[in-house]
Amino acid sequence: MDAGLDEAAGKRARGLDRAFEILDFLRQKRQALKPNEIAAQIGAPRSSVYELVNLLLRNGILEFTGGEGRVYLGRKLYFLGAAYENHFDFTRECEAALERLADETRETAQFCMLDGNKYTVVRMREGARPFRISTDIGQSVPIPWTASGRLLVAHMTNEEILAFIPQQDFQLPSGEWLDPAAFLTEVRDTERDGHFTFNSIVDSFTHCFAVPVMGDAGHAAATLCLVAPRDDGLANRDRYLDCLKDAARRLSHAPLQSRRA
Amino acid sequence: MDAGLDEAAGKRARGLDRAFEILDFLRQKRQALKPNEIAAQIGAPRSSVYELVNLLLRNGILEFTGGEGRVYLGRKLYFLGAAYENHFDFTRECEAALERLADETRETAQFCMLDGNKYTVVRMREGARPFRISTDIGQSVPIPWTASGRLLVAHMTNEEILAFIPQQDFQLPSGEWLDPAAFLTEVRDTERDGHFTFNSIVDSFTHCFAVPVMGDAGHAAATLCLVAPRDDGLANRDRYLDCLKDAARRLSHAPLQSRRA
DNA sequence: ATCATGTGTACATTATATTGGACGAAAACG
DNA sequence: CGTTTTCGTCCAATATAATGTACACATGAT
Repeated sequence: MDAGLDEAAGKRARGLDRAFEILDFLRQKRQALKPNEIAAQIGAPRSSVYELVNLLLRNGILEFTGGEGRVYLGRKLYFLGAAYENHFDFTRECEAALERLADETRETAQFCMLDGNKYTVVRMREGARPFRISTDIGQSVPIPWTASGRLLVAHMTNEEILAFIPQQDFQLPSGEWLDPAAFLTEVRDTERDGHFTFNSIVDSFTHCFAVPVMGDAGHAAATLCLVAPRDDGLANRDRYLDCLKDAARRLSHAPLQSRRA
Repeated sequence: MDAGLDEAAGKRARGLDRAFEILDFLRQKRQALKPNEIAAQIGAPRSSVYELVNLLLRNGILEFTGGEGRVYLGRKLYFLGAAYENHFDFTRECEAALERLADETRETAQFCMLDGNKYTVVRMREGARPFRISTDIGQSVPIPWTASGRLLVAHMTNEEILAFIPQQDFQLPSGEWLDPAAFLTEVRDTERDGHFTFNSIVDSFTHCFAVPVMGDAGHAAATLCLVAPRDDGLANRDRYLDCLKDAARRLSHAPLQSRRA
């Protein structure tokens, strides 16, 4: 049911883990929930959740909102997040890069990172076309579903990758299963080429491009992506890739590093 | 030393509280620290801090950065903060309001909120003048030191206010003590007038203006402020106040409320 | 009315998280 | 070189946090 975090069940959960499970759950749901609902949906004891929620409320990590005793992420988290963003000051240059990409390609441009063992769109610039994008900002998406996913795990060994990505995530939205071996092959190719493009496996009408943005550790800390209609994407493949690599090169200089010594 | 959170000492601290103490401390310091340093500076047992830090690292709440095993706030916090910002979507209109204010007054405009029982500048727009501002974005400042502080606690009773603000915070940076009774009088006047202005008690050359931005609960959820050179501020007092109140009225409509039903 | 279901609170039990202190390695220092 | 300080890890003891269970009170369906 609850796809347990680590090992088997039957053990007591640690408060801290439970707490962040609650926070992540609220983030995923993107709406205020009653403690009772949270407990039911994450499969945690009600008494524990009530206790944790009260604790988090006292700390400003959660806030009452939406009435009926519903809670959602609190202001303190905003402050902490702002401090992170300020320290690893990627926002400004990131926006500039997306702006450029959108100008040059008229397609939807995204800046993506790993969130734990999921892929997530951190910032997005909508393209010129009125275009239904499959993933919203901040949503957690299984790594194998995305072009960027190939890049974001490319620094790991095959074994590490398989240990890192939940088995379940190889099941595509269509219900089909992606062969992990095939995925690994694509990762290795990607690593060699420095980019990955494919017809999206999440929808049936887009072509996705992804290139890495290098970080401190010498591997992809993030990616820049384009999402284009298939015919467009295929027609402009080379040019789009050039634009992306250019943007990524600029970004790889300053950002994602600490500003202070 | 560590101005303890609640009651007396001698008791065991709860992991969660300790954890958020660590996070807040890192935010305040605005730099990566070694677990050892954290433990020493917040006065917590080393073994506890090491355990907590490892736990937070595993959750992506903290990250290694700066080498030597130093840690700082992690990406997960950024994501959570972004979700908060997205939910209570004040950023856009807030920036617009600050922009307008800066245009109209050429002074430094700030958007401020409470962070727990401290005052903090959430967003700032520098004025035309090359002007040394006393408080940076995201820094926690004692409530009594600021004009906005009078507004942000105005919905409480006198007793609540005195219980809310740490005694220590009535000591000004100069070392002088502000009389709590005098502070309360100012708060009540402020509540009546709907604004507060004064010659800053943090520095000796600015005049500060603050007006409330009303939130869900019917009281000041935030403030808009101007920080001006004293002569300028006094000369333009009425006009500046009009600008502020105008901006605050616009802001009080939509923002700081949830976007969803 | 009766029952099922959702909601918040209170409390005893026990598994365990927090803690102090011990240990060794490495770095700073004289 | 010794000596002192900083640093990270390990471990047993016990204070306590997480949990199951029971209770109180709605609400709405039958």
